[in-house]
Amino acid sequence: MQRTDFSRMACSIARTLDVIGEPWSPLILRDVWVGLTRFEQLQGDLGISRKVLTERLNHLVDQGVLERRPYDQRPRYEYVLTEKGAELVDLLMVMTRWGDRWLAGEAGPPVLYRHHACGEVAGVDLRCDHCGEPMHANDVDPLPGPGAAR
Amino acid sequence: MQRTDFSRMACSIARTLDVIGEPWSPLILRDVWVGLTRFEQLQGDLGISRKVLTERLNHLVDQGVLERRPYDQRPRYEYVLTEKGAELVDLLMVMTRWGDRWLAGEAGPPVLYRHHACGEVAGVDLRCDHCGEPMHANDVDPLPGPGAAR
DNA sequence: CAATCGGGGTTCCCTCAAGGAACTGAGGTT
DNA sequence: AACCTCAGTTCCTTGAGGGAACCCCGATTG
Repeated sequence: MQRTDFSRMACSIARTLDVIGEPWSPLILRDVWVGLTRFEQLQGDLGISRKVLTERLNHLVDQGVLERRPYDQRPRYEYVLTEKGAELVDLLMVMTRWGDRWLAGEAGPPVLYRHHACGEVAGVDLRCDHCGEPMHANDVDPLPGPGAAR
Repeated sequence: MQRTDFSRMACSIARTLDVIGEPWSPLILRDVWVGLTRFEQLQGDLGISRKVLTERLNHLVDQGVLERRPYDQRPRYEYVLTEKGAELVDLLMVMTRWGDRWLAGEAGPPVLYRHHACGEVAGVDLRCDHCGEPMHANDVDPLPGPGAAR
């Protein structure tokens, strides 16, 4: 956890960071999403300290992003995405797109996505859920909402 | 900086985290986006340690996400988003949407966005840039790309 | 022209989280 | 009985975040 607590801020970005803003958390979600769901798999793939992995997994479970469930008679557990967690993966896809565009360099993107609906390798695009036109940072003005700080 | 260096990983998520994954960085970008562009403004609004703010601003400038420029004859500077940085704000919009949905609670979203194209308060939607259909975590399969690790 | 002010940082110390390696415990297998 | 695997836990060291004080520079004020 960051030393400063972001969860009380009247800002959805800050609150989201309180859930997945700690180091490793997004990478853990990515791994769980692609099927690396067990403690040993995660630890081996990421090279993360076992102590920190335990802390992150507990926090993600507490936040309702992952669910811990047994997969054997023996005390063996795997972590799976909840609906709340799956929607966070959308965020990872947008993060991926930015990294592909600005950081991948010559070699190109390390991972591609095939879209089920059309069967093509494709990228994600941000659109307005009202009019369907592209919606980016420069296409909007922020205004105070109902949950704004007093 | 996180203790482990993510920038060498063959993963656009990890590389992106290396740019904005440190505590406070996304909140700094948000503030700059809404017009809080000066050191004192950022420090006051966020309540961040001046030391850490300096480190973060330097890192974001080094990464080409922010540009530092004088706004006076006196040694006064402001930080503005580059194109690379503005595209990161797209990521923040998606983060906001998730936080609004899962963490805002009774009070509702703290901030709303008015879309220039249609003039309405609207949210952002993820679509396939090939077929235009919705594109979420469960609608795609990841496959190795050209920049995949050997 | 000394004193003050405000913006933009630097320096210092303290605490706590990340890294890393060793250890534990429960339940199988040989 | 000895050993193996998975899933953690414990302990120590290092270094990043928090916080307060300090510094530099140019402009304004008495």
